[in-house]
Amino acid sequence: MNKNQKRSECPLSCSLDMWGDKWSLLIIRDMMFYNKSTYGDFLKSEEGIATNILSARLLALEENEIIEKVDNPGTKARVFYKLTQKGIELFPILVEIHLWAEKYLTIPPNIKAIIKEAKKDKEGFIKSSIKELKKA
Amino acid sequence: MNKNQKRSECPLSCSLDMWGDKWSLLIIRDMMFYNKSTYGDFLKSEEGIATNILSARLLALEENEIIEKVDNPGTKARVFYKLTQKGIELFPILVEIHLWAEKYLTIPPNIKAIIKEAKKDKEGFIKSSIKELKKA
DNA sequence: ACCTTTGCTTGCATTTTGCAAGTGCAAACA
DNA sequence: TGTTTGCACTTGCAAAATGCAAGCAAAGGT
Repeated sequence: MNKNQKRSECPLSCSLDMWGDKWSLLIIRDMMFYNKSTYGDFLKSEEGIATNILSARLLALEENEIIEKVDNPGTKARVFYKLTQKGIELFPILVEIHLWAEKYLTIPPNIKAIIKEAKKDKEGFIKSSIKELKKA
Repeated sequence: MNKNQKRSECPLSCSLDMWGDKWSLLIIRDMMFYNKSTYGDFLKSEEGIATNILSARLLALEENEIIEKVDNPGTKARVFYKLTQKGIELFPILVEIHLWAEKYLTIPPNIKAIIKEAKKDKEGFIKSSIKELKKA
């Protein structure tokens, strides 16, 4: 993504300029649904992001204040990435994408279960999930 | 986008494989919000998509059954693109992106008005908008 | 002190995007 | 009935982003 050039004033276009590439939302997914927080965690995801792309995306997301980098010396993994409020509030978008996917794609059973839960009480599910994300 | 290789079974990842690039959602936006339907219409959008990219995206979206191509001989613009049901149902995702953007980006006044309307009664707004899209 | 893990960077090949120009065909015009 | 115009693309080439393999420094563990 081009860091500092937006294509137009359109909110959709600007949003895509920030996180509308092949990888950013997968990193955010990993943080939201799988509690991942380190460089190594993200690398392990089954899609297989390249190391240079990962570091470029983390930097861009940080610059756009969607995630923040937390230095944590004294721990094994000494760098943590966490979602900001701005990042956390992307959650409803990810939920809608999953709901769309559930209609038109074949979904692995474990994920299907979560989507079903989200469908039962969408607003409630989003609210409680966001609350959890804020705590962490 | 790579036409026929998905990176994983994850519904989010598969969705992004279909329409998660810099341009596809803008084309879909043009169809949903601005009633655009021809190659020339899409070209005129302020983001300035290149002709080869546009035709590649239209083809990919068609192959993924998000839009369909309608030949309309006898009219000046003889090729029309229209959203399928699958495409129309991306609408809630675009709405959520706009709601997120409204919180964190500066939005042009005309678009802000629409977002405000969507916020007042989200479910109702989505339902009636989808109904309209199906008619056309 | 040495080895391992973590979080990167670098170099280079491949793929995708961007831009300018050109093509083919149908409709509109003279 | 030419001819011109507009629309929907294609093509060629440059630039940027992505992908892959290797390397590397700093901290932690043993």
